[in-house]
Amino acid sequence: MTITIKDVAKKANVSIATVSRILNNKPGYTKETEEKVLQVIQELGYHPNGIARGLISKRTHTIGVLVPQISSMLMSKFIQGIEQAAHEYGSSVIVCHTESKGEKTQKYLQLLQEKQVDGIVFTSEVFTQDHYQIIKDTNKPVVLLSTESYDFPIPHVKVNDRHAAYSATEYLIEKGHRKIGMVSGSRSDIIAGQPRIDGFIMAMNTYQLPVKDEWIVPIGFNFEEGVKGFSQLIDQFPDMTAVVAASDEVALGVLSAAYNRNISVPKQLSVIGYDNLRIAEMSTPALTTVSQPAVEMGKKAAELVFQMLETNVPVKSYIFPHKIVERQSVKALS
Amino acid sequence: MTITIKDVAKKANVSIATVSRILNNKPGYTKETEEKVLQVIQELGYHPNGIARGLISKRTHTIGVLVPQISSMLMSKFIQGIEQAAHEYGSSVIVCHTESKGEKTQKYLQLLQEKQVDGIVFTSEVFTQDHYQIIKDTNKPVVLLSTESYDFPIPHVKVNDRHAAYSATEYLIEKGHRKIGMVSGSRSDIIAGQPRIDGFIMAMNTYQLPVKDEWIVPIGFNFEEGVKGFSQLIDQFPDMTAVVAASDEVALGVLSAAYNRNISVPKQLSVIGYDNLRIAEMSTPALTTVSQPAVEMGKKAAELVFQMLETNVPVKSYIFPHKIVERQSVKALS
DNA sequence: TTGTAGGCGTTATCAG
DNA sequence: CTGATAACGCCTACAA
Repeated sequence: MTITIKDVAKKANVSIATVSRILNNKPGYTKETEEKVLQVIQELGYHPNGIARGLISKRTHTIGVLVPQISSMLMSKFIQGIEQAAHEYGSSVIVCHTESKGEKTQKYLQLLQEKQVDGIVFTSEVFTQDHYQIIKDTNKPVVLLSTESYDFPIPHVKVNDRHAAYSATEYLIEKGHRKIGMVSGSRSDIIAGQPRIDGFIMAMNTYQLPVKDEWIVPIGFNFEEGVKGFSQLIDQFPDMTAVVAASDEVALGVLSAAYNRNISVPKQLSVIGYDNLRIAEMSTPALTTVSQPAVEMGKKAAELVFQMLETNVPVKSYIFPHKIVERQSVKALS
Repeated sequence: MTITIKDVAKKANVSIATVSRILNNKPGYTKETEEKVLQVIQELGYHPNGIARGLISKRTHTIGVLVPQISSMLMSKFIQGIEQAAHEYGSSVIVCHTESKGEKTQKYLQLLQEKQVDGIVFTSEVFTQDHYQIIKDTNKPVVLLSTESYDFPIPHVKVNDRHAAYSATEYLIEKGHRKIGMVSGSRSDIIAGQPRIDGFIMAMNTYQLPVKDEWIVPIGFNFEEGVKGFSQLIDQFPDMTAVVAASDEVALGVLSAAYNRNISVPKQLSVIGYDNLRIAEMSTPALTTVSQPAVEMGKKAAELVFQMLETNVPVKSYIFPHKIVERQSVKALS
């Protein structure tokens, strides 16, 4: 029922080879035949079949993206950047929701192979031996986004988490804060958990400020964990004047918990977030935070995939700069 | 270089037909040969080529989703639901960011056809004649999500916007409010703009409450527009005690603008949102809002696509119920 | 139970 | 400039 290149050829009284040439404007036909064929294509409403093309060209013009959490605002930004780059390179993106389940991730990597995607962007999770096993023999480019691998030679794009957390803490210190707590990701999270804690501690040490274990609550990255984490933190550290949150969501949780305890931000407590998501500008008070250029990062990651695809040589990893975005949730201490 | 069914066949000393049968467990082989083949598949690390399969089966196990705004939190929820359903049906989803550009939308519809997707979910934009033109001769299922078409026979899934806005307004009225304003989407937005305004007015009329044109500011759905809209509204309607916002983002804009004018919510002003996004629970004060079950809606939309695919008969549209979620941004008036 | 051969819609390589 | 024809990797009658 679908109309193919053959139908066009027949109706135009030419061979399918000629039609194909015209479609891909390879040299070898008269202006005259071209017009005839083009017209027939119009009349018939013919459209080339990408699948058939892919079978030969071995290019599907499709890349896959693996994200742990599709509706996280950080992920949406990554995806947006990736989609944008893909579009510029004439490709589409398949999104896969792994839910941080290793098993599901494996299945998806598998699936993407079978779907013959041209490349993969792997986001925000630790890249395991198992994963590597799947992608290594196929020569398709893979790029890590907001994560990195110490074991395998896979390029990544991210910000320097330790450094960024250091900057956030330093900012608070420069504003005159001395008693600073942290609500952070889990210590076992080797990508975004421990490194940010390290950055925090490092800054405190540099400025010869005390840090106690109970002043750091490693609990997670989302709102609810921010609420819970702050409650715990403030009980253990009542005279704290500022807190660095491991993500904007956590920071909002802190804001909310503080509000419910009648602690006024920023008057009595300063809060700094991490990510600079849209919610950071939308909160009251607006959130001071360390900005991670998520859209650009996503874009870059996809661009690296396409570069590897075209040049067929490994590319370098890319570290994006972070910066502090000042809004209203931090107050200078006199 | 890629290893194919042929390689497997050769190494296992069977024909490719047999390998194929085993791969698709069609009847017709011994336990014995099966084991042999399976083992060779293991050894060789063979994986079937989905593209080649698709060429024959005419099924790509891929659906396309068109969204106007990839990083909108509402869209992420839609996408999440769609991805979930797709996964359950053994399919993947390609996301296309149309930016509300008709032209880009056309190109994407085109592209999805060429990629031979099994179906399409079209989200939150008005579906035009031009769009219909592209998808009509191909028999691929299309479902509209959070939009609908009065001109073409395409199933949709959404909530009843007018009714939902009516409910939101009625809720405020029941809480004792009489002077109610609205920050809404544009009147020319026939899907989510005018209908919600209609619902608002209808509720006011039902309860014989006055409404003036200046008490409705039709401006848009995002945060910035909420900020701007509220400023305009409060100037025109200073003794207003409550506002219904056309979206949660707008509501947050209202909250923020009110905060900056030292208007305390909910003490001096009540605010009700629309959508029940994650930000609604994360704001301070937490937002009372009318809930739209976005994830389920996305899921349903995709399910309809798959149903049409399997049964090959048109399905019915689906209207989801909305409900008021009470939190802290509305106060009862004595 | 198994193998052979034709075809899915294109592109690419030859001759003509 | 143009047209057969062989791939691409797989599935599926039809034979054996």
